[in-house]
Amino acid sequence: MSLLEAKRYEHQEAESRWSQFWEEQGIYQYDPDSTKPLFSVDTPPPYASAAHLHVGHAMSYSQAEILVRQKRMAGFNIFYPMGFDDNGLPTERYVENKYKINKQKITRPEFVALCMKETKLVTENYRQFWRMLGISVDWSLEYNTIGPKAVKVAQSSFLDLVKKGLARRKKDPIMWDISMQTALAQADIETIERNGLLNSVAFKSAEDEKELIIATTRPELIPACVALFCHPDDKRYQSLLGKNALTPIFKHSVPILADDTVDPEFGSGLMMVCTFGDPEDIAKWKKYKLDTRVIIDERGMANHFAGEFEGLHINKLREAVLARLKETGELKGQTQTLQRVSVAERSGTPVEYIPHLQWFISLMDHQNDFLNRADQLDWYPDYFQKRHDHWVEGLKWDWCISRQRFYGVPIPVWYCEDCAYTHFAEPHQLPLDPTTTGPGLERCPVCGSQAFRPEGDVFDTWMTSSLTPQINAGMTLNDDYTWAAERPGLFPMSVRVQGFEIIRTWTFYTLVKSHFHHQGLPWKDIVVSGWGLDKQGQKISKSKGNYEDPSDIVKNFSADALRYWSALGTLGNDLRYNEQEVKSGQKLLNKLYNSTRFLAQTVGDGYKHHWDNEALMPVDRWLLAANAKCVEQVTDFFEKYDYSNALRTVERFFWDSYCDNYLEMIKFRLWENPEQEKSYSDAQIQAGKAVAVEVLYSIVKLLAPVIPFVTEHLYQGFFKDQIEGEPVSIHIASWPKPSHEGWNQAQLKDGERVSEILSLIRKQKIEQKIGIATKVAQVTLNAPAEVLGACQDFQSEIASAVRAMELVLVEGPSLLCEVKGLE
RNA sequence: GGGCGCUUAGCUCAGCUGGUAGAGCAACGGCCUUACAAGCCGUGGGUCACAAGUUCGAUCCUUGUAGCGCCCA
Repeated sequence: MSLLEAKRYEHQEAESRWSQFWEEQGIYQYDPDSTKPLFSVDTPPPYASAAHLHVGHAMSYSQAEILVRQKRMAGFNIFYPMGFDDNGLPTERYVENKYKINKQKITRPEFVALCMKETKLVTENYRQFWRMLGISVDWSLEYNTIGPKAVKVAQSSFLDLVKKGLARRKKDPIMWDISMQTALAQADIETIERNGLLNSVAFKSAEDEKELIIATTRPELIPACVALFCHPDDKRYQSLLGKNALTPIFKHSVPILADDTVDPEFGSGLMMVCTFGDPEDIAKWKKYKLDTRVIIDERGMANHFAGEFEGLHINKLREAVLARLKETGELKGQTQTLQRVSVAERSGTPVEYIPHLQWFISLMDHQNDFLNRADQLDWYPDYFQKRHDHWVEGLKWDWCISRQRFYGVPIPVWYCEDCAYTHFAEPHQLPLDPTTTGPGLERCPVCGSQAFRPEGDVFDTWMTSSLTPQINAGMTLNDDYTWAAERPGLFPMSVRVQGFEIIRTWTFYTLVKSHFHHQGLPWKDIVVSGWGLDKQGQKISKSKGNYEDPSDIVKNFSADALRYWSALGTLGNDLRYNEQEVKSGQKLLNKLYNSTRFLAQTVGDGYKHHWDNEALMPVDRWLLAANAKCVEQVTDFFEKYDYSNALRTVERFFWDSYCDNYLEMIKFRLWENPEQEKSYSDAQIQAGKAVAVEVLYSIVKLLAPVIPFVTEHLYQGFFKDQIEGEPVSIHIASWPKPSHEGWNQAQLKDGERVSEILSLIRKQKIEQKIGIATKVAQVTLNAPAEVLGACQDFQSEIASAVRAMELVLVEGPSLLCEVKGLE
């Protein structure tokens, strides 16, 4: 009783009490020996760079967690880990920004130490956040992507792919970030729009000095020009095909060629191909085996090809070339144009294309396989499969997995200094860092050299995070290149939960890995959530400053209320933050608290959870029927991962049917004093109490996944003691089962009719300016026969609910009601 | 330019394998009633973005248009 003493639900005290209780009791622990069916969850390991936690994070993690809680109660053995993605570019970028440093001015060990330090701080921040929200992960399953286990899995994956011929090192023009000085993958790129200048520049025919005008937004690439192209049908340039042109300023000779990808409508119809301005250039360079004139280095500095401009940064180079073109009269015009520029997602720097020796995983020959895998997966909501498929169809590059960075998983490879031999680590040696561990070879097996050079690059962060199912299952590669699992049966996992913005990365790469390594899916289902937006519907971001601190919301309104708001969003859709909804959630908590408190006071402590079927009144049968229907609907919604409609359904049932109608109708029965004159038998009183408790307990359980704190509070304060053998926490209690025993559609219908009758009588009282709680002498109800029957069954309940001394029922053609006051 | 999603009451959102629309909040009116005034009872409020088509009938299906968001050129 002590938990229900306060007049209102005190969320702050309750939430800290129960989160501590859950940890002490270990109720979220995964049980490897359980006989229950397994439900395993692949949860997004957040980046250590996401230091600013806002309601969007609260929303997406809550939505996923609600589903897990329901499965736990539904009898599944839950495997629900949390990880942190703390290696790779996102962390490095975060540390660089925070400490205003760059790769050049710090040693590798110093930099890694800083990353480790920040990672610790940020992960601790997250842990507190999840605890505050009541996220029911098993913390003993925590992993991080820079930890030895994850490194071992990532390196195993690499060796396996090399063995299968799917990963290899090749020199190719790649996407390069000159600010972070590393290679990038297609998924690391985003497109921005900006205003730029389209410059008309005069080349000259090598033969007759005739001017050939081309339009370019990148005049700085003129020294890198290796050909001019026109469309094969373009009459203007037919005579020039196979001849040469001279570039402006630099005056080097380039061939004039034709290709049907050239748009004759764009500019003059002549196109400059450079090494390399964009993927189109690379394609033509490969197709026509063009000359190579790469003019910038990895830092973006111009080299000898730029002649007099050598040593300039690419941005200065553009200005200098334009200035010189003006001087020489070779700049023929400039127009404003809207440019679409590929930039590195992490740094915002425009991507440059530089030939470089990198490690790649083959994607381009396997697109159909990936599409088939995606089709075998169950997507919730289903339309997100299309996003994945479009990404796969639009792939242009193999996956570049090497990064010229410090803080990441090392590539377990050494190279012979004197020949082309590459030495790979053996699976049993993993995890290892080749820069601190030798290859264990006396001599190069090819040339006999004793000099080896370790690979200094690290893996792309997705190389590791694409393996979260394997990390969770504890999978490693045997020396015979078969996979072994520490937790057999865990792979494939039951469900992946994540946001839609990482479909092209996390979803896609994980599918790729699972397909290549295990020829199967990494999970059965994928559940994709939307974004939490600010009040105005804007994406929440640090720079806009439009975020609410979730801990303030939790302090003011409770974690349950914040989760309630999260659960109102439908799966996959964005959801605006709305404080009114949070307040509504808080009201629901209080209403639950009060109704439980009411029962605790009314039915007493020593109640035994039992009723005699014979003693059930029609009103009780109606409530049981309505409850069974509610349980069935809510359970169905959860089966479809539709927590939102599940919540709405229980809430309406609780508020309207249970509180406002049922409790109002049975109050007088519950209050009957056995010593006084009785209008109900003891068995009927007992039945009323039992049904009231049974159904509220069911409601509380149905709501437990959404609002875990208050439901635990009510469980501990009341429901647990009503039934023998209930478990230590509501969150491992059994999910309510729809029971059809003793009810039917007719009972449901009767209850609905009676609810309408109640409304009618209340309306009549208000029209006659009689207070809703004022006792009246008589209510006369005219009703058609089919309604009248229900009213007869509920006669005394209706009378007491509308505070009438007498309810007179008269058969009539239509519904009419007359109220006679006292005196 | 292509793809996906969205557009329903003042606000936030449900509803749709087709039968003339729902909730919460807000507004308005009433009630301190033996769980709860953070409550209860009631009232108003919508050409379901727009236009065509299919149909006996369209918020729902088809096509097109507009606006917003995201992804890809």
